[in-house]
Amino acid sequence: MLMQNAQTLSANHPAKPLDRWAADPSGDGDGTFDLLGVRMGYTRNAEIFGEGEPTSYVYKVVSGAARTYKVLNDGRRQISAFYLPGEVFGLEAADLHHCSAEAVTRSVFLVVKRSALVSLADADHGMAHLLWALTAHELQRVQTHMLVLIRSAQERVACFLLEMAERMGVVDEIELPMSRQDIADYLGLTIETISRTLTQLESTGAIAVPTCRRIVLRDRRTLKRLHA
Amino acid sequence: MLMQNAQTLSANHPAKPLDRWAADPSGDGDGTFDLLGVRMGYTRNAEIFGEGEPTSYVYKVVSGAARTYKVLNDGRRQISAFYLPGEVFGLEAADLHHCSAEAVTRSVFLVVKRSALVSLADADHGMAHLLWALTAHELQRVQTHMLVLIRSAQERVACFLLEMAERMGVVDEIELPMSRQDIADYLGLTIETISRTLTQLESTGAIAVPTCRRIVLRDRRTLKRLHA
DNA sequence: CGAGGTATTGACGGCTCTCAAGTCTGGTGG
DNA sequence: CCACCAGACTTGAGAGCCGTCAATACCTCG
Repeated sequence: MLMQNAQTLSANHPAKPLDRWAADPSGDGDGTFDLLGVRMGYTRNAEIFGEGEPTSYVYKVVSGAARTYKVLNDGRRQISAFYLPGEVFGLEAADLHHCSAEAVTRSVFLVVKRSALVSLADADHGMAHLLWALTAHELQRVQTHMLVLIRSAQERVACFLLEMAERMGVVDEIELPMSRQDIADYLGLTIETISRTLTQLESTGAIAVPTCRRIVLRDRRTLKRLHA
Repeated sequence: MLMQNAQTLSANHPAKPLDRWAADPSGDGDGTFDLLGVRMGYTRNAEIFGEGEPTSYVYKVVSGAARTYKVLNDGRRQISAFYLPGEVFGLEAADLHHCSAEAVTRSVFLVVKRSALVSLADADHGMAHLLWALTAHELQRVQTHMLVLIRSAQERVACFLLEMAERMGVVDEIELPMSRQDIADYLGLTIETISRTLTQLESTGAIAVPTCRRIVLRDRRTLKRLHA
């Protein structure tokens, strides 16, 4: 199941960029998972796991980015979260995933067997608490995101840009890994509204958009005023 | 801190209804917490805990209902969740609450010391897994709720009614413990839109509204068609 | 019976979606 | 090196849904 969607690094990329990616430290806060898993490469938009599939693996972003999402019966997609280098996703207490996950761009993830973590947790309070804390942190993030979804388009986009800048650890210029459609599905808006809002923020001098994936935060004060 | 907002049952209610409430089995699925805590009564809109306060206690609804919420800087309130009899809230892995909680109506909650649960978890894998599972379940609920927030007003209200009916374990008639303002803040709408949408659903025969807190689900098929 | 909070209803405006056309960009092949 | 193409992004016009403001009705409690 996993192997259908993922390709090994060697099959996917020439050796040179692979080594560079694998060596990427990528903000490893807690290295708890690092010795337990293997690195795997994914192409853009590759499925990582699907809703309803067994929660056999836990993932940590080495490079690139991932998105988890749910789809409504009418086809609309709500992206629950983006995951950037160093962040963990796919961890659930239940046996089945209740979200789907895909690679946003060509990415490398550290893949860890969930059963290994659960076994460790039975012997080690620290690991048990870590699993709980990771899920709790996820809950907190989603609850904060709910607050964003009830606001105006301008506020949602401003919140998104500030969130990305903070999580990517940069001061004023961000390189977005995701498309306008991804942003729209994350913020509960349409791509047209995303585009128009970015143009609007640019015309007021709050940001600059040198290329469509590259955004400069010019006036953080204005953006923060739109933030919670 | 806790005692400021909560009143003991005897101080709050005459003895007769108190005893009845305390004896209420209230759909106790897992009675794990029941022997560890004490019952406490809360008046309508009483604060249970505030954002940023220590997570000293975990709560289980015996009767009544609770809401957890966050407030934006502009004063808007987003209700994260409602908790009905038998459900647990206030459990966090972190040391501080990141939500506030209030009693929706006059309620009785079972109050358990969080430290007792955490201590138990250190010795008992089952308890550790229960705490994790409760938080994971909460996460799942919030993620599902996010899907609701991106839909039309009619769909949001239909989802809300079906959710309440299911959780209250009733077939076709629900007694809402919360006001229109609560529903609005839960669904990201205004009270006027809630009111209009209910009227609209009533005029199409999907529901009936004998009193403003009492709603009869007449045509579940129509409501389900609006559901995810 | 009166009062205050809660809920409903109406009119209007604005924000965002929809549909459609146009523009840019990155990759491919001549 | 340039032309071309497909996909992504931007921009515009119009419509619809929901929020805002305001007035009215209802309901509970004193």
